[in-house]
Amino acid sequence: MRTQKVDPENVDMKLFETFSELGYDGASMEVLAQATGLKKASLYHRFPDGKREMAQYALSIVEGWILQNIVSVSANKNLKPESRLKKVIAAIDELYNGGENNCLLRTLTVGTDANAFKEKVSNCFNLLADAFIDIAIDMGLSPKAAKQQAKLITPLIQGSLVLAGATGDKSYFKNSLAQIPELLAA
Amino acid sequence: MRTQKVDPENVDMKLFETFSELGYDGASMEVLAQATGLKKASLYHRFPDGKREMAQYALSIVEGWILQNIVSVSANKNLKPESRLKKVIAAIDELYNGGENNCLLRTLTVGTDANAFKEKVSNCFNLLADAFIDIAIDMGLSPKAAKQQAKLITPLIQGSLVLAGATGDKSYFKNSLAQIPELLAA
DNA sequence: GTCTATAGCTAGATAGAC
DNA sequence: GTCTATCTAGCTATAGAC
Repeated sequence: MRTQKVDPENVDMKLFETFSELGYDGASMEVLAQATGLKKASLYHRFPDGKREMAQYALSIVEGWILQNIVSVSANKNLKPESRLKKVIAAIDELYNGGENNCLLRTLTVGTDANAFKEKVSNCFNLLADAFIDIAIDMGLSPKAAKQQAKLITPLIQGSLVLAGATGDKSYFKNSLAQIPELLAA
Repeated sequence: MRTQKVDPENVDMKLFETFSELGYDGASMEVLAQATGLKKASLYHRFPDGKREMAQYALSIVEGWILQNIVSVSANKNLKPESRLKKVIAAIDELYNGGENNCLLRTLTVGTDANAFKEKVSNCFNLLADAFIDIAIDMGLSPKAAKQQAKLITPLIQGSLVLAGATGDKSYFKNSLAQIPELLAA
């Protein structure tokens, strides 16, 4: 067969999901092959540099998602900042499936090759924080206060996902999202 | 040699540290052996059920630490709630070394054997949340409000450690700790 | 209680047919 | 571009000397 057996977009999504759930060390090539529906050798054909490249690629998917669903929304001055905030929060809610999904940015911070991903992960977190700063300033906060609150919100989202996943209590996530507008109130 | 070559307490600490840093899958027996200074076979002598038992043991260390440094402090009605809160925050600051250390509770939530640790991890998080609820009520919050704020604080701590580790910016952790008293203000 | 040595397996990665 | 088959290295875990 000359054509791709598996829809590339679906492969991307499966890589993202598998690394998110199991982390870098936990996502073995065999698991990744089964998740994507491709054999190991086929994965190496698409990602010659192997597992590390697959994880980097999954990270770039996240980065693109952030740019499209967070950064571009936060920078859209045609909308009221309150509306932008609402859209951003809704997007985050959907990305993490109401608190059921792990965050790839977090899972890739732990493990044998964590250093290889640190730059991209750090950049993604900075994009998120900057987006909230942007919105917060437009909502009337001083730059300093905006920065301080954004540095609370991004951790809060991350941690609520940790707690929601660990305890099974998704209200950790839901409540944290609900608290964000208050944290940015002038 | 009949006696233990390595101080057991030091072995405990090294297991805790190694699992915290690398996670379950990332902490190989070889790495654990080098970290503790014991050979692999010696580790199996102390932990007959292998790596999973070692991680469970590390978790029980954390649980004990929480009971001693958080729960018992939060329940000490001889101290003003504000003083208890201060002590608890200081203890957390020290445990995570000002934001430099990963949290074992988090690292063990991801990986191939995450389910095996879920019960203990969940229990630890509940202990932490309950301790903050306890203090919050004594500070004057309604039980409902106390619960709500505690469900913000535990995630905030966790997430700030994720961000601090990922970005290298420890102010995420420091600022989050500093924000706790305000979050519990009546 | 610690060690050396090794079993048995799975990991990531590659060769080469189709 | 996908596959089967396989390599080597590393993994968890065990056996048995001291």
